Amino acid sequence: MPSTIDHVAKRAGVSKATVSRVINNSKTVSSELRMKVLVAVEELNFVPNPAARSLVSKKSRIIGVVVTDVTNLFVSVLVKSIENYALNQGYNIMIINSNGITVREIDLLLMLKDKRVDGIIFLTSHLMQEHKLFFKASSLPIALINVSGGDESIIGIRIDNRRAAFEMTCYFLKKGYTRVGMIRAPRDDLFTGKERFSGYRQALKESGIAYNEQLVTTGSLRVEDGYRAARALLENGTEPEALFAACDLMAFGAIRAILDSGRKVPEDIEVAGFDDVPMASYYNPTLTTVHQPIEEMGKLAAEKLIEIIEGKTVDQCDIVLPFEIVFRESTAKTDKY
Amino acid sequence: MPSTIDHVAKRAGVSKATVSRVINNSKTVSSELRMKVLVAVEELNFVPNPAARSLVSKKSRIIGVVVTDVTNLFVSVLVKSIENYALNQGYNIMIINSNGITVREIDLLLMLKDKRVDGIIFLTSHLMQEHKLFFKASSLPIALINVSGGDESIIGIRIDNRRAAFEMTCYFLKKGYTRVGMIRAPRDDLFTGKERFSGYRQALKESGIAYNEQLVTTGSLRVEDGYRAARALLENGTEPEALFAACDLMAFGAIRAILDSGRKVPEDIEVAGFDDVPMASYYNPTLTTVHQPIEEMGKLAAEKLIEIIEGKTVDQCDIVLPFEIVFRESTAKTDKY
DNA sequence: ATGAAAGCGCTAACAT
DNA sequence: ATGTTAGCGCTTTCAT
Repeated sequence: MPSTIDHVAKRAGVSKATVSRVINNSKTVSSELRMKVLVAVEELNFVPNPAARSLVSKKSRIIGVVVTDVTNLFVSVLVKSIENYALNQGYNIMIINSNGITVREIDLLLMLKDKRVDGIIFLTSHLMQEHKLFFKASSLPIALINVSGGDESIIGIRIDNRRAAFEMTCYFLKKGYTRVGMIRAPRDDLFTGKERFSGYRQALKESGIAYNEQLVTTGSLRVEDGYRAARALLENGTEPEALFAACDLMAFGAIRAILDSGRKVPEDIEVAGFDDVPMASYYNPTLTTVHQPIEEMGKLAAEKLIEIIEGKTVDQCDIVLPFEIVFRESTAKTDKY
Repeated sequence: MPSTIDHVAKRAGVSKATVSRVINNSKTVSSELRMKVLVAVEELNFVPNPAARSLVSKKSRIIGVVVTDVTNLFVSVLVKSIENYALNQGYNIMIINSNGITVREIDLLLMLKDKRVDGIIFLTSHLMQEHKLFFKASSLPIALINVSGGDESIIGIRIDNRRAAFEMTCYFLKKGYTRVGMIRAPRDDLFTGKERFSGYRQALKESGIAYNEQLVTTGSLRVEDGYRAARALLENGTEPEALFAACDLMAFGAIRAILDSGRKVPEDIEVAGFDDVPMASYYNPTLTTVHQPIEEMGKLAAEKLIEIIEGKTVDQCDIVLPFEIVFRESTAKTDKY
């Protein structure tokens, strides 16, 4: 059995309160007693019981993290960054996968609240009324990644997805392509996915190219979804000259599908992704993509959330980070950038 | 403020003890009072405070999970599987990345113990004396993935790494190759990595081919390490005919390096990996690799660990799961398997 | 079957 | 500066 504060107090010949003061550095204790306590703590190998602490402090020092799917590289890089920062601040992380299903997301958010986490970092691609209701009702510190909270009290960390998709699409259009396809996120993805799609459409519009829904398919962000989506596009006779996938994993899947169809990338079809996961520069061909500062996003979310948890005033809530388009082999048909 | 058991008791007109009995189904309560309690619980939106529960029960219902690096696909698939099973059993998981550094691993294990987790799932590639000391001293339920615990009380989930590496290497040797290289795990990887390397050497030995250390390099399991390692091999003049990487990510990196050197895979050099991460069948070329039942491993680790936590007697502690070699394009130079 | 009460390990008023 | 004490919210004897 682990030793308790009582054991320490007894051993050091002081009261529990003094021990508490020493281990929390909460009030000045004479250096004589402090030493005695420290020695006793050492000898008994004392570590305060977090449950007892939580019970009185009403803080768990646990941050809940709800993500879509850790097996997505974007997500795991993000999670690692969050974990790293949080741990340094003395917080632990409780991770849950939602698979992006709204009802499940709500369930998980509620569950985390019931577990009395101090705050929640929530990676999602869309915000429904239900989410917002939860935020309001729970009054828990929340940091959103990829979407904007709207509310002033909610942290939002993201890039300008619309702009990024716009620029990526423009790149293809400037090359003179008229059949630029897109593998977009599911239709219920009402923020990130919608924004990216909207950037794509805007680019077409500004270039005076008619939107052709035959050139657009949907995938649930996994590599196999990209594969399926691309195959559908390849078989419907529209012969896209370029394909823009809403995330890198789908781009990898799409390239695989294109290769399997006997076509080449980028010679026959150029492909671009979104995220710039570590694998993007090691795939064959290396992938042109929108670089998101993933680690920075994770760190920032954790940092701001902890500030709120600890009652500091957070200057900026809705943070839009810069992105960058990284050109690699998958779009290197005619020109090197 | 969340309501407490006292509020519920007052509202239902019963004692706290009765409320406790109802919400825990611990003792029979007359259906009349039970209803009253349930109604009050509902009306007050009561959820028991986990800290208070932990304090008396000495159980946190939290499982600590120490992994090398979530951004490795093998790891994230594993983590997802663990999380999924644990959540269904009412356990939450606390994940930490060790980066495979022994001293850090020990620190993290100790930290989790201090957090009073109910048990630990530990993914590591080697077991040092320090680890074993911790296991013994902590007397915490432990499940090891990828290594064998040795001890009877410790769960070990893995495949026969040595045999798998042996078979993979034999495949190359049977093709008549004499210069089969290996990108092995770091030398301080004293179990998984050592076993895989040892399988490689055994295969050479049984085929009567001299071991050539010029054909072997080391990498820390990340894609960039595979890249670097392969480049080193390509530049030292040994001209390997085939390359066997200790994990899929390094195989991807190696392929990239081979391509960058102007050679082709599998035409000039065949490449095989280890793990069979989801990406393996979508890379270009698709990757021949040792298929590990990753999800099964995660589920099993969680399942067995929870059994131990809950005091059930676990029949089998050291579980060796079957593997399978999956042949794909990266080794399809001369024959299709 | 139900309730009263003790206590889990800690913090924070309040005394001294 | 230090100690005493009253909880935090729950489970669990022990009575009834």
